[in-house]
Amino acid sequence: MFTLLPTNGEKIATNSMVIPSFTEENYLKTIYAIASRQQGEVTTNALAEMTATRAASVTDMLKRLADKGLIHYKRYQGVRLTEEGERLALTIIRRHRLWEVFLVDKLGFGWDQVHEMAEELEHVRSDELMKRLDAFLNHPQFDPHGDPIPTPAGLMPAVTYRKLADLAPLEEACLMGVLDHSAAFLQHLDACGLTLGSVVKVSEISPFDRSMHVTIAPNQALFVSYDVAKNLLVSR
Amino acid sequence: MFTLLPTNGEKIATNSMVIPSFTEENYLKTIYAIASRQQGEVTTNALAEMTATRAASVTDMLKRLADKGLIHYKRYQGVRLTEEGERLALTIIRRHRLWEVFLVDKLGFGWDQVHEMAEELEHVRSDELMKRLDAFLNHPQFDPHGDPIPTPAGLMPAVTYRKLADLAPLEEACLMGVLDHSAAFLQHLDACGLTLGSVVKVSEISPFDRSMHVTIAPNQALFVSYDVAKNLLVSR
DNA sequence: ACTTATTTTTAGATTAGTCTAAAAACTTAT
DNA sequence: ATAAGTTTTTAGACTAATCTAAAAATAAGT
Repeated sequence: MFTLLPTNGEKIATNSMVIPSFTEENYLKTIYAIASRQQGEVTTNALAEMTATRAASVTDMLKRLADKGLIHYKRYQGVRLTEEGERLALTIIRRHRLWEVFLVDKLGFGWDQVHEMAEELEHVRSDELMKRLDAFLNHPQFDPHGDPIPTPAGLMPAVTYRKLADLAPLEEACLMGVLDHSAAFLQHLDACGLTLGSVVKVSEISPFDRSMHVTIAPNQALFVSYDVAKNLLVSR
Repeated sequence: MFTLLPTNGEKIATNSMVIPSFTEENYLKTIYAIASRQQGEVTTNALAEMTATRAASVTDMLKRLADKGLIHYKRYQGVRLTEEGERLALTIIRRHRLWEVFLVDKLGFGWDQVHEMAEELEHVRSDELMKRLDAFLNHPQFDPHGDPIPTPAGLMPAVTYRKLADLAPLEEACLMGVLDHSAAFLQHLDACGLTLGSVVKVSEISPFDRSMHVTIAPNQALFVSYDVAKNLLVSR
């Protein structure tokens, strides 16, 4: 819980209660994001690209995070979050996603507008605030893009979705989330009338370009390109 | 609006659109706060005390703020906000106070709990967010402590309150705000049942220690020390 | 007015986070 | 297995924001 200075003068930092800086929080979150969509360790270059910095800067930061016990790091071997690091990463992701729900549900922003604001709001460090915001929003399970909201204890709920692109003709499913979070993609879905919660039924798949004919809700026909379908998550 | 680099290479920074750092925002806010309760320039030492830094650090920052055109500064002469600096300071104060209203009205925090959280939230830079939050809160004019909320354009509404301590016996007034924002003071008011909006009537003032006997709302008698009364603001 | 005290500024360091350029370690291909 | 290519790390430098210690400017006291 605390940093103790016993009589022999040796410093014992008992793991929890590390307070990461704004920047460290962003690295933790990014390490988690990369790790969650691949196998094995996260590479320095991947982090450099995601954080828009140079590999040398990443290496510096990885040393600092390793010193704080937030990542497992051996030089040239890539990086993996420790338990404490993952707990912290998920706390930040929880804050991000709860704020996104607030911005969309309460302030009426579009799901394509909230990412940047949530990137700032997620760094406000107050457990009590997040507890009350969570209650105010009626304990949402998913953010506006369908991503699950980690628990207060820092655990990511397991969700098992398929991609719309993987459905067979005549299959029916409910739109649950997106893989591409870009404003352009989200705005395209708005323009098509594709909203989370809609029930879609695949009527036909073109063998040439894998594009789909689907029907949504009350008999509305729609053409969905493979590029779109592979970025849409559906239930079961 | 933008920093232009004309053909001769001279750099022209057109004043508005200065983006202050997190730290610069805190200095601007603090300069405003000190200036608003005294005459003349704000001193280096006063700023050092308020920001919990050393005078030397303040001097460094003042040079930076002067370079950005946010303050008038001549060495050894103290400091005063420029128009742009004051507009920015009031933008930050507006954000702070709107978030305080949100925390109290929507999340149910006590008025003694919200300062620290608002200190972090005030640095989230989005005009559109503040516009929507303002509407969501029904365009409040005052924060939970009775302080006026600056306009979106960065102007501080004028309010003319008296101190409860300055009322004469038998005078009646409405509790509108506090001068002391400490949690201890606010909790003391809660314990006494003194809430903003209450109508108080002075029944008697002790000539010895200037303590007051007052009645609030429906015939509740109350003893108020001078120390408390001089930190309470009443209308008219 | 001149000495003393206070306030403010300069000078030189430090830390977090970043950079470029070069060296070192890993990977891959022949 | 060795050369060529890629990735990662080191080395050294920069900026913002801070510090301490010392110098300079202002203010106060007799």
